[in-house]
Amino acid sequence: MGGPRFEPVRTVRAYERVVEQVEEAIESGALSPGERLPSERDLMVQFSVSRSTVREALRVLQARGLVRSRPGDPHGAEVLPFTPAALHKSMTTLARVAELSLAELVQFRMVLDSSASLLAARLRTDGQLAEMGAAVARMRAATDHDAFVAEDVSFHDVVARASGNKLIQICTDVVRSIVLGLISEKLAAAHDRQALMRQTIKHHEEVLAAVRAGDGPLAARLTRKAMYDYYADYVPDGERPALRALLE
Amino acid sequence: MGGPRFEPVRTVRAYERVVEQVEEAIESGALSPGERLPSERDLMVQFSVSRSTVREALRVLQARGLVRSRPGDPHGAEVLPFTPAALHKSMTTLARVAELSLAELVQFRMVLDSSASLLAARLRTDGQLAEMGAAVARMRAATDHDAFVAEDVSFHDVVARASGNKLIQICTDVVRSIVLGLISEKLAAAHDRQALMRQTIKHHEEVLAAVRAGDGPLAARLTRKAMYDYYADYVPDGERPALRALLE
DNA sequence: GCAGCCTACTGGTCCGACCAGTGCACTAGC
DNA sequence: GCTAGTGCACTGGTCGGACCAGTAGGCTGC
Repeated sequence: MGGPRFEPVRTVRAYERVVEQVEEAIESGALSPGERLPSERDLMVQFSVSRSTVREALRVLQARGLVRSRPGDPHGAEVLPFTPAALHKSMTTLARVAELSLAELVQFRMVLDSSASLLAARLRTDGQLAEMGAAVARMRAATDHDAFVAEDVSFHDVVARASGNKLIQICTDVVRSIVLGLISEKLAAAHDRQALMRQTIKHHEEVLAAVRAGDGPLAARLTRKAMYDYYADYVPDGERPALRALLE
Repeated sequence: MGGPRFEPVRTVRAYERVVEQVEEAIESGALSPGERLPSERDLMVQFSVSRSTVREALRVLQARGLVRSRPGDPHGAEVLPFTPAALHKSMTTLARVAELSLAELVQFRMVLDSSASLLAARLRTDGQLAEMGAAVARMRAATDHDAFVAEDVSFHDVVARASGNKLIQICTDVVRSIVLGLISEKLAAAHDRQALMRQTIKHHEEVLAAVRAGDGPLAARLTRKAMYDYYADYVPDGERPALRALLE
């Protein structure tokens, strides 16, 4: 005690410094979506590093979904508007590497979508209500299974939007596409598909009615129930109790 | 019609092919955490690409949190066990670029943590119950504010773990750290900190009692209430109704 | 048998080069 | 005068080679 406390020196790679600076410029708004970065050859002068270093930095920024570069483009890399693509990628990786079960994913959807319904029941605008009704109508009119699923998705999307919470909206979207990617083939091959579709439409109409009536808790409960009925068949028996724990 | 239908050729960069192959090997389990990739010079032979290309691919894999490389390490890049670091990074970026408000983040926490409490009330083991009790005890004994927050976090962490859902556990962790990062300085400067800490301990005791009693809905409601009381002061007036919509 | 050095190899960075693709300015034709 | 076509300057993608600092494990000398 008493002497100066030395901290371990963290060696920072050159490309990381480049990433940091560009990232900061984008996140702070100094660079807006649609704007262009200088060319790689310009950047190597500005940062006084080699082109390899610049390129490695750009690869990282690209992997994070912040920029995109096309060969031959004379304007340099383009700053992208935000998309949940990076979030989607890392969550998909998570699902595989952390060995997330279908039950866990469905359970997560039950939590998120029911919360979205709860909030939507209080906060939805009349226009969003009309959009939900239109989506259900298109579900009823859908002839093939793909179109039906697409309209199903669009219904849930409107509800998530109506919740007023962008994070809920994005996460429902990401998790939903992961779940659908896992079992889309099983869904398409489901026996008695007509009955399933009829039941799904009925569930959606009930949720819509609850949202229209402003009954959030009911809308949330119906959403959980609908999701359980829709996915339970694909979840192993032993993991279904965990899903039912959300139904009470 | 009638002629062969040609599809647009998607040009795939060489480094992307390398990323795909390594990623597949890791996610399929052919490469386990702790194992090493061949050296960059070996990889450039195996993939028959240049070292620059190999390095760009490794940068992407590193950005995704799948591997790590240290200069001078004679064993090559290391395959990492899964960490939510990449998810954390992309969600932090999301929070800044998509301009997520504190209210949205807190609302999301209310949704996730209350669901964790709900599930924990049914699925917790006795050991986890004891851990929760110990965390609350350490909160009561904490002398400085940092330690108090740390124990608070560990309580919520046990609850999330007890929910049995890894996705809930990871997301609560990620969102919590983002929220705390946003307002940690405000929390530390809060006036009447003693009263706040006492109230927080009381809230946690109530949640713990509900979890112990197996009353999921009560535990969930108490969790939402506790979180609202803790964070509402830092949320702008106009956005508080959206939070209260979850309290009913 | 052990402590300490040595070396072979690693990743990080730089340089220079070539290629295919792109957009723009310029030009030839109307 | 205006448009359609062409060439060019520059882009990003990839390659090869080079040098450096750092590491680990084998080797040497004690």
